[in-house]
Amino acid sequence: MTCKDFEKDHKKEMRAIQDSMDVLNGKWKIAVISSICYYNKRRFSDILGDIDGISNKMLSKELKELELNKLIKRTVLDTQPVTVHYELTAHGKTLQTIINNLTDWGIKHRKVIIGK
Amino acid sequence: MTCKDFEKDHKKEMRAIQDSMDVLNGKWKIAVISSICYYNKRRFSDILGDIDGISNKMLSKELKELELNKLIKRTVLDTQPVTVHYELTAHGKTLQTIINNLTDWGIKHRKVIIGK
DNA sequence: CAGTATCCAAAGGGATACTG
DNA sequence: CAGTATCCCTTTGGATACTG
Repeated sequence: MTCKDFEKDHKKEMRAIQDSMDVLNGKWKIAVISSICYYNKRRFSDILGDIDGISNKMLSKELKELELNKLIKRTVLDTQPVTVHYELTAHGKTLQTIINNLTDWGIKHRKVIIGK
Repeated sequence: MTCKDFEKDHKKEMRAIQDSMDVLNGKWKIAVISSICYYNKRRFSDILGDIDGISNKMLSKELKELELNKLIKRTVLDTQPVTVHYELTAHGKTLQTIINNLTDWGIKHRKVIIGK
């Protein structure tokens, strides 16, 4: 295993990792991304239904943060009452690799912890 | 972009991702892993010095959790006073890919957010 | 429908002091 | 050296009710 130079590159690497973690943190963030990703476009109440246990307050908060981080795009349709849909941005879609890695590692990890 | 089936695979995938995130969460976890990784073997007080801002309470907590998750190995040496060193397990070393991905994505993300 | 606002309990985490 | 223990403030997030 090779690790990058702790003294020299460490600060930068650390900041980069922390940036990623900050974006992904929050109890429901990845669930929200997955929901929007699968359906391509998804409305507020639909996502609320997709994710088991999430409250409207939390969904609202997570969506705002994802939008601030330019991972999703929010579109208001001029209907009565208003309809809003969310979709992933191009940048949001680049998360796919990370999400897949996290999935694969999580499965392996569970096996290590539970044992065989 | 292809996304896995939301209805069918979603629960499993979600759990796997959450498992990974749980392991990596905590303000200092990745910093601790990086420190131990770079130096191969590292003592408590050394790690404390490596990571800017961490308290002994938090370091103690993070180390315990990492050990519970079998990512690091704790060895007590019979000296006076006691010496303890920490090293990554084989399982801990498999995190390298994820850490690299998080680093790369974090750098790209920063560029997207700051803009050009 | 798509959120906000409010209240409140639990968890996270910093500072400091202490122990074998 | 390698941690524990304590205090205490901040953040997180659930439940519920309300709004344009």
